[in-house]
Amino acid sequence: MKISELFSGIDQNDYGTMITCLGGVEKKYSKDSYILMAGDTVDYVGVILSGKVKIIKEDFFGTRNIIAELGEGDLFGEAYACAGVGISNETVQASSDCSIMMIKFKKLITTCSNTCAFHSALIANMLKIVAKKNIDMSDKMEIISKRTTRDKIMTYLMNEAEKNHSDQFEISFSRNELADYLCVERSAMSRELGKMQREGLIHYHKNHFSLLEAQ
Amino acid sequence: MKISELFSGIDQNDYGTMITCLGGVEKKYSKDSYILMAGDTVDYVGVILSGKVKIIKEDFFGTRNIIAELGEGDLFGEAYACAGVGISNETVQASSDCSIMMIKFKKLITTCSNTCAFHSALIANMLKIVAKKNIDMSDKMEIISKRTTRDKIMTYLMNEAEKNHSDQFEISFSRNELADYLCVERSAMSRELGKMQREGLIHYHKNHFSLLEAQ
DNA sequence: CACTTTCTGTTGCTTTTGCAACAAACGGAG
DNA sequence: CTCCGTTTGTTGCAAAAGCAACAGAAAGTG
Repeated sequence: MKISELFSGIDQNDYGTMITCLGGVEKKYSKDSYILMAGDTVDYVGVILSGKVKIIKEDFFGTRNIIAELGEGDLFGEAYACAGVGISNETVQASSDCSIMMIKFKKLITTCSNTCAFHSALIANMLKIVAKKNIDMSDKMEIISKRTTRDKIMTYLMNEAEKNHSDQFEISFSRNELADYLCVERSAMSRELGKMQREGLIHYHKNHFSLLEAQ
Repeated sequence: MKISELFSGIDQNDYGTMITCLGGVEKKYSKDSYILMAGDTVDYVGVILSGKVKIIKEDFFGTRNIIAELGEGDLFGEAYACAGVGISNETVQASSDCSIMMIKFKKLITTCSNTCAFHSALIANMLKIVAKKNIDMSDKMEIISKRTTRDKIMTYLMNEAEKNHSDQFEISFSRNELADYLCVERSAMSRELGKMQREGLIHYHKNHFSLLEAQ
């Protein structure tokens, strides 16, 4: 079992005490069942112990839009719980049979009377998780706020190059996923990638990309 | 002076003690000077006491891109500090003469030995601020991930209507700002708005908008 | 009030995009 | 190897978007 970042730095021997102290409840959901519906009150954080879940946002036309897919160790609901908003506008559905640990937010951030060692760690971890998501979103925002497909691709590739400290790197997205991530048409992206390669800007083969003509 | 959300719920009489305990340092910056450069290490949170600052992200072409403008009471650097990333890829520049309170992140989240009452409040506030930003970004992302100008406009307007619990409302953006927010061309947006009005989807006059033919 | 600057809407033109449909390449499963 | 589903690249076409330039309206400014 993959351990959630939420519990990092906490001694595994303390898990039992911790879960009890936090009043964590484990629930099972079968494939396709709803774990949380848009409009529901969220005063807890969900930790995925096993299985996968989809985060869904519904359009004003009623179109279901998959925002993200989360797996073992990932959290959901933290943003709503932490912000004190209380109401989610996202729906969470089980992509597979899964088990979820529900932890009341109040208990999570309130240092208890027994001064358990892990409370401050939990809080720091939570802060870190939320802040990281923040940075990730901000990075993605930089990309999709570009107005042309080419600029989106280029920004994405430059960021990847920087992450990898090299102008050659593998990307982990399939073409379809990449198009989704960049919020463009797959075919338009494909066309543009081809053009960029012909113009000598980039070179790629399968998932290996190189940025050419530095600068 | 507007009080930062970071200090909400804390007795003003405790401010002196708190700032001392946190080791907060007030610094003055003159207009256009740089407060933080992309690439700098960020182990502190900046609280704007007075004045305004711009958050800037630089393109791979070197184009400066203004992400946000912050004013009194706003924070910057929290995401990088909280995430433990340490290095900012954003630049912060003074839009006007301003004074900033710099607070070491370590001190902010570590409950001190004197068990000051405000420490836990600070942490909860920080978590709330970061989480809220998270939700805001996620909302904006929903909008700009739409592929056509019309869908972006429509999603934005529907969200505003929901926020205002009415299908009539005022928007706070100028047309220019709105176009920037939606990441589209101002002229294309204007054209599309006109079209939508002619088609009887919406009605607007200046900054007053109405959504017609409910659903 | 006259003058200037900013904001908003409009339009012609070119390029880009979305969409749909198809073909080639790939990757298992039997 | 063959068959079949999936992924990727390609293309024609219509619609949309970007760009640039201009004009009228609105909002300061002296």
